[in-house]
Amino acid sequence: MISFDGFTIEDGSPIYLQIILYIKRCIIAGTIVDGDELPSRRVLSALLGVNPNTIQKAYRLLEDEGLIQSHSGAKSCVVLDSRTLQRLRAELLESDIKNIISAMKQTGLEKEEVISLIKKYWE
Amino acid sequence: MISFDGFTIEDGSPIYLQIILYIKRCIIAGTIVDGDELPSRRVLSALLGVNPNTIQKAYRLLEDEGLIQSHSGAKSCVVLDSRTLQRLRAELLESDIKNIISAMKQTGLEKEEVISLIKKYWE
DNA sequence: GAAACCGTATTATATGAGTAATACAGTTTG
DNA sequence: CAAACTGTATTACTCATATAATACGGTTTC
Repeated sequence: MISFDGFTIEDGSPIYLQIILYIKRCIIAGTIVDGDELPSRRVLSALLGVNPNTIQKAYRLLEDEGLIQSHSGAKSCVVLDSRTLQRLRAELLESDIKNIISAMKQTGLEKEEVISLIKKYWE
Repeated sequence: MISFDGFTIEDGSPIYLQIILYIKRCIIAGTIVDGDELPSRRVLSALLGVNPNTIQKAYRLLEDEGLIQSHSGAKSCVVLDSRTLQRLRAELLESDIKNIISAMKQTGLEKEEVISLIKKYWE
């Protein structure tokens, strides 16, 4: 069963997107693997303190993307092959890295300053 | 007059917040300095293709934060001292860096991998 | 001084996000 | 088999974001 221990809802972006992003990052990290069971909509909504519809929206979009399968009655589970995993990895990492680079460039920082900041805050 | 040449509206976060962030980053970068004039609400709304009220909301919040001053009739302009600049710099950089670090950690990357990715994509 | 700007304010509307309360059919589990 | 779960669907409501169309008074500028 997939765990949501390291997950907390934050402001600034829709909850269903935060859930999707969390799951995708866990997939990339290898914390979530092919065949893993997801918590049911009701259980996860109670766990996170949000509405079941919000979970349903996240799961629905994950299913549209082919990352999970739902069987109407049984629990949903993760479906992964190596191509999907590679695509996910490229998508998320590139998008994250490009975002931070564009933000840092706009603030006038040089590559070396960014790297030293990352070293400083990584702990 | 402050330029919005390097600015394009993106999805994912409210437009008025994107405008605020852009101005703050220009202040940190030194592109915007004390006394600079802002484009009028109407002019900027036409330039960006958004509603004047959206610009007004961004400017209003910047004024609440003490970063700009408005004189009812005349154009708004930027008001900066060294303390404010230092505060802004710390706020934005820390927040950006911490975001990327938390995202990278969640995807299971090590510090060295992140640094090498940044070097790769910086061009 | 008048026209053309400026900031400010108001009211109305549309959309998306999130909540809330149900309902129904399929699957597990005892 | 029956109870307790599942996924799925529907309708209604609140709130924030963004748009739209004005209006009023102050400042520049010619």
